[in-house]
Amino acid sequence: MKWDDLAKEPCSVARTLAVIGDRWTLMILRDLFLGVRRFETFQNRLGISRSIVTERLNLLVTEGVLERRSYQDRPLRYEYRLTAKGLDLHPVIMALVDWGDRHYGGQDGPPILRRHKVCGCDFHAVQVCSECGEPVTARDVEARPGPGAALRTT
Amino acid sequence: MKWDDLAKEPCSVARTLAVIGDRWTLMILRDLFLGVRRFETFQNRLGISRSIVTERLNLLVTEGVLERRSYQDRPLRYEYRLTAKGLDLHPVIMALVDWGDRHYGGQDGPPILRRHKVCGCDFHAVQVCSECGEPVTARDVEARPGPGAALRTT
DNA sequence: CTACTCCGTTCGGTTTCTGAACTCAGGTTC
DNA sequence: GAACCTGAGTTCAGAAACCGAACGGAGTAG
Repeated sequence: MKWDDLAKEPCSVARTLAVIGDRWTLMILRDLFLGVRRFETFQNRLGISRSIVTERLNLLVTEGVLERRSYQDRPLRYEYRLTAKGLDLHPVIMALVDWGDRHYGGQDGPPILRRHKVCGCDFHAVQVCSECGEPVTARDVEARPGPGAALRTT
Repeated sequence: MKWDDLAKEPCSVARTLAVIGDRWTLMILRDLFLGVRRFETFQNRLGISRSIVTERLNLLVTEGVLERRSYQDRPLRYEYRLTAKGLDLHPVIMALVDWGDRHYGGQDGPPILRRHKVCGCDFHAVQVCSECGEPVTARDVEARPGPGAALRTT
């Protein structure tokens, strides 16, 4: 399978990864959630090729994850902001953070603390069932083909 | 920045991606959570180069995400199973599923349904605060350097 | 007039990935 | 007992992706 074919797979993981599963795209999203908005800043923070930054940002814009809007004229400059669809990716980033904190945190503790403004506490993300509200672990889940499945149960 | 340098970054997203952030590794993990365990099955389902399957599985084993164990002698054959550390990645996959279901599900609905064995309902994953139990969205979170941070607040 | 900033594009060389064939060890068919 | 199959890889030439570095354009600062 080629990378481009992922989008056509009858699997939500594959379709998601077709958009954000690139090596650097998730790092760009991390920065976006930390408030970074400008081309130059992405490039400096990540230290990757400018052409890659261009390409990734463009893809995210065409997929509707980001919005490119000008923040000044003369000279015309653009910034990249998460759309509502982009903000929906927050749980993905938080899940990555959580695993990193847990397994690669070192003895000093996590490199970044996150405070939940609603309750005011430092927190980590927990995944719960939308129906009963209880925590979900891998063993609690049973998968089966759904209405959008193709013939092959991929 | 090179890909290999990610592991040294004082950022849990970067450290996590250094292990699982590869193009195909997350697809392999998807299959693992669906119960796939054998080399041949990964290769057939993904249709990618066998050398890549080898390389990715080996990395996951050395990182302690997978365990390689023989399931028969004569001829000796191995299977790959998620360790406890690997099972901890479940929220990452579920977060990807959730975004895919929501934004690329099509009109038919999700390609795969997941039932929560604890309550018996079809569900989707919701992220809540570990302290107050309320749902967490991007806007509710305030990040600041933590104890494990280096000087540069990356 | 020169230097600087921001947001890109272009290009040559290097790294990575692909597809297909090959290996190896034992099993099955006839 | 020869021919073929299976599972788990390894090898390698060619294609694709990625990198660093340079360049461009449009304005600003001194």
